[in-house]
Amino acid sequence: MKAFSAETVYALRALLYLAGRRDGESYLSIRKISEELEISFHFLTKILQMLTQKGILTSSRGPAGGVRFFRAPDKVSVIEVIHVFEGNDYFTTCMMGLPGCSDKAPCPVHDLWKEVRTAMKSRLEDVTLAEMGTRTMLERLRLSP
Amino acid sequence: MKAFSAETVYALRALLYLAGRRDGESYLSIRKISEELEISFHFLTKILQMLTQKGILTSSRGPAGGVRFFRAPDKVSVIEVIHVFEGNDYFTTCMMGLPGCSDKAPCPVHDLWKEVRTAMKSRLEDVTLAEMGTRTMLERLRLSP
DNA sequence: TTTATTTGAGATAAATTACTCCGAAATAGT
DNA sequence: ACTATTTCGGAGTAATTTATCTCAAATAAA
Repeated sequence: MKAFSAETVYALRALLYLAGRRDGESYLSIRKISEELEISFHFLTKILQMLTQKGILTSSRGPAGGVRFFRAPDKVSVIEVIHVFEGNDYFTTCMMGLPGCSDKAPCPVHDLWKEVRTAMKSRLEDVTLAEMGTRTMLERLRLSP
Repeated sequence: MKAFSAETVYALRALLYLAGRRDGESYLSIRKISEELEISFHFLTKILQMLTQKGILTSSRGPAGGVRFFRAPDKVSVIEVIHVFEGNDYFTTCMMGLPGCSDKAPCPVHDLWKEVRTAMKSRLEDVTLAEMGTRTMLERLRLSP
């Protein structure tokens, strides 16, 4: 079950890593994050650039530069990150890809699929990066292979 | 939310179309199915060949040939079709793609994700192609754009 | 002011997925 | 036997996703 693209997954891993740090004020270099999480530096750079453009991170160039949260991580839900890379209609699309599939003109799995994605969305939309980040740190949950 | 590959989706649509027919005994040509569902003929051919190899369909060449169910459609669950094209570990893989992610060495979304995919699996494993096919026919649910 | 370091941005390449094409093999009907 | 039709099987192409490379722009520190 590959529900998310590599971009989304790498973004979440990087953000949870950032959110789990003690010092949230200072910039952390993308190089460092990429090494820590074993993600391609250049690819991760593109992804974090996107998060900067979307107002989730802010960045600084030059020595001692890097990225940090723009908004506090307790103001960013996991859902928001998903929407950045998967699009805003992620939790409303038809499983069969039929255009115009809706309650009025449903496909055979419409109701079932609606339940599944609604449950998933409601589970993801209240949990913030801060909550998940601190839990990740405290329980030493895995972020890399 | 693109949970399944094009192959899986096309397979399901074709199977539900077959399962919704009155006459389940006769062969139906792939050409006919592809036109009815507006799916590429050659691509659908490959997909239905796979279902034939996996013992879900059986086929006949030549004039009046085509495909039909090998096992009765009330003996085939939707889950089985998904496993053919997505692999058998579809409902057990880590959302973050971390190798070895498990209850013992969990990633940050392990528990949440486990719930989601387990709920999804249990919803899909009892529903058969027959049930869904007849419902599709009776309620005139959509199978094509 | 120079240098080393770091993100920004866009081109390019590799890998995967989606789709197409072609000829061979089978088979029903004439 | 011949012909038209249909699946089979494999190779080839296109599109998308994932990853890499290069250089410019910014900036902190010497």
